[in-house]
Amino acid sequence: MTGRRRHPDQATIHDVAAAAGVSRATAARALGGYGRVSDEARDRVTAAATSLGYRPNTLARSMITGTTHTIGVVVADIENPFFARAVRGIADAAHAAGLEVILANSDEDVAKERTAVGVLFQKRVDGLIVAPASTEDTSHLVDLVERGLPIVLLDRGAPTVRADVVVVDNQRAAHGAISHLARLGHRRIAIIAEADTALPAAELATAQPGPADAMPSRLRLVGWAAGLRAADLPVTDDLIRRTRYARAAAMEQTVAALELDDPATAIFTTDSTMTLGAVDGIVASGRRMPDDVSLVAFDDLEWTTLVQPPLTVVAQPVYELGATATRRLLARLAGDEGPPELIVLETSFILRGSTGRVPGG
Amino acid sequence: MTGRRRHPDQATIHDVAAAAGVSRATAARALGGYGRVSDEARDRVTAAATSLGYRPNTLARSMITGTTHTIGVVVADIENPFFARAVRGIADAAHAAGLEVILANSDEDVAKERTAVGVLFQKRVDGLIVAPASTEDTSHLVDLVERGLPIVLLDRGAPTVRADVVVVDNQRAAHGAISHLARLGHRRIAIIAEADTALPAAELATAQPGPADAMPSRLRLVGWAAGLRAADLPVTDDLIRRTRYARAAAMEQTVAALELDDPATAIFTTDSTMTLGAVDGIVASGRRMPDDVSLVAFDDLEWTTLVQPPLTVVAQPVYELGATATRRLLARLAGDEGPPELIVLETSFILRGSTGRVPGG
DNA sequence: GTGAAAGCGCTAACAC
DNA sequence: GTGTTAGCGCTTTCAC
Repeated sequence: MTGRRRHPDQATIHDVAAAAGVSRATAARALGGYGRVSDEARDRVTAAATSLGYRPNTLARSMITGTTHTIGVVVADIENPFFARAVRGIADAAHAAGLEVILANSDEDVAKERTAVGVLFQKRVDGLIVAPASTEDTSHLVDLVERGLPIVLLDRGAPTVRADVVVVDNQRAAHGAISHLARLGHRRIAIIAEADTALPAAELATAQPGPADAMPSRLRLVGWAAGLRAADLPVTDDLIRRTRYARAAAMEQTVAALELDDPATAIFTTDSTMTLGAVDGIVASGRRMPDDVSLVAFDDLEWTTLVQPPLTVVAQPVYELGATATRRLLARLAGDEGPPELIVLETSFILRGSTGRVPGG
Repeated sequence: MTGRRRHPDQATIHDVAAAAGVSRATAARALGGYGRVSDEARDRVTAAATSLGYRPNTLARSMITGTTHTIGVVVADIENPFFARAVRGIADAAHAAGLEVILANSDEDVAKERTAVGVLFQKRVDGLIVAPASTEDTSHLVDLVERGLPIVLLDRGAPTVRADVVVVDNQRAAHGAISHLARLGHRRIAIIAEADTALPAAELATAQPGPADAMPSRLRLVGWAAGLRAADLPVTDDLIRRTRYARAAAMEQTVAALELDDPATAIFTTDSTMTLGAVDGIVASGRRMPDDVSLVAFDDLEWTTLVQPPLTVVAQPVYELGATATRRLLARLAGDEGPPELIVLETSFILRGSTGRVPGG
């Protein structure tokens, strides 16, 4: 009586072996497809397994082989369309390789992330894909890497962690978007940016982070500033509209940008939640795109072509981000011992109806 | 030399016990917080565990306790906002109870679902939450239930499976939406419905499935027909616009509905992908909401308030659907042996700008 | 080709 | 209180 087992009366390899009249070792060999087994024994074993409804206990197998065929995935929020799609990319690539995916949300909270990766490690996952909540507070990740657990960082890098990183070049993508607006004659281009990662204009003048050195929202802000500078436009604090990570707050900041003494004629958003608020703000202010104000949005979600006019966007290869991270992890699991790789996927600029020449330009 | 272990040199409870100068049992007791251990021994053990960076191997623990503190979740597609939010509800409720979540996508394909639940079972998950791809082809689920694995069905029922079910009353919700349109004077209300689950008008006359007897899209179609009948409006095949599950196809069918000899004056969509296509179709046909055509959409996503006018919708408590399913599963894990429960959560009808009186009415 | 035996890391009786 | 012992279900030498 071993107590309350979850799976009672479950046939084990012992039962199969007995039914087939062979030893456990032979049964295991036949079922596992390794070693040498006579055809006759194999047939008897498989027949017995089928009739008993035998399902191997992968826990026991993992205890011995040391591999669970399971990876842990820690993202900020699976409800965020970006992460939902990235996770789909991860899951597809993982399943194709026979791996399962354990999912955890961090809500961009390092403490939650720390707990999650700890639990995942104790479950002996083969590897981890993490969108780190912080690029600096990463001791828990460093610890696991030192323990030999393969980790791939997704969407953001963390210079202190010796791990592969799969990102896009957020800075360059933002720069490109701003250049486009500048070419259309815009001189007052506001950015709707998360307060958490936003830097004041003065500090943006010199910042030159690499694509894996900071959070995406910050890199987009840096790229925005670089784009303005490249067009000889002033980078001023009144154009940096800091907001909570919330649609309503983004709307307020958009309205504020449009009502400056020297109003913004174009808006750049750093993510889809900000975009929702920006469109709200443009509508609320009675302005029309692209005649009164231009908008370039980061991330190409389905609804960006639903609003009128459809939105000009910076699109990321989100699914590929997840799939690529998984393939990198698979390579590590297969024994790749090379130095950490930084993989930067290409974004694309999709010109649609929300951008036009500066009013009166 | 046990071969290529994934977690080499990992301290075990044996190492901790040795370092603390106690037996493995005492170390386990101290660390596991069960049984009786002297304060002094406990201190020595915890100190040793910390200095060795000991992390229990939950695989080994699970082998004995028979519980993995892990649940499997099988949904159609994590990228679908509905499932993304439901999974967030599941994950939150699960983590709060100390359970991890293994995620799998079925793409509404029974074969994939069968494989997924099989793997999950072999991983010895404590329970399963499944949005079944079919309400009838469920032998793999029945098999697992008979093996004693607790399963909760999400979003759709399956009469053949003795499992708890958590759904909304899709039929009633659709009926209510149609009644609203009928009260506004609409007599020609088309439905944009997935071909897979759509029934011809003749069969809809008598269908009376319960809320867990069919797929949501079918139940919404049945509700649409019931709503028409209740308003003494004819249920005709030309109003049932069958489409692939794709935005572009939904757009075509919407345009077709608006260009009938006796055109539809109102459109009802059965899900957010259909809604995207319907709005596309309305825009493409040059009609305006609500003056030329009314639209009621199923599912309240963020962007439904972004389009102009904002959309009148049937909203489901998606997060709660997931959280409730998880709580039901937790109850089963805690020993609840009661008969299967059918839990029906309330939808809400949110009146916004896309619905108005019938043109010329 | 097959069986016996050892053991993965842990918990759970059972003695003492 | 603590240690000893016996496994959980499986894979893997090592003989034969």
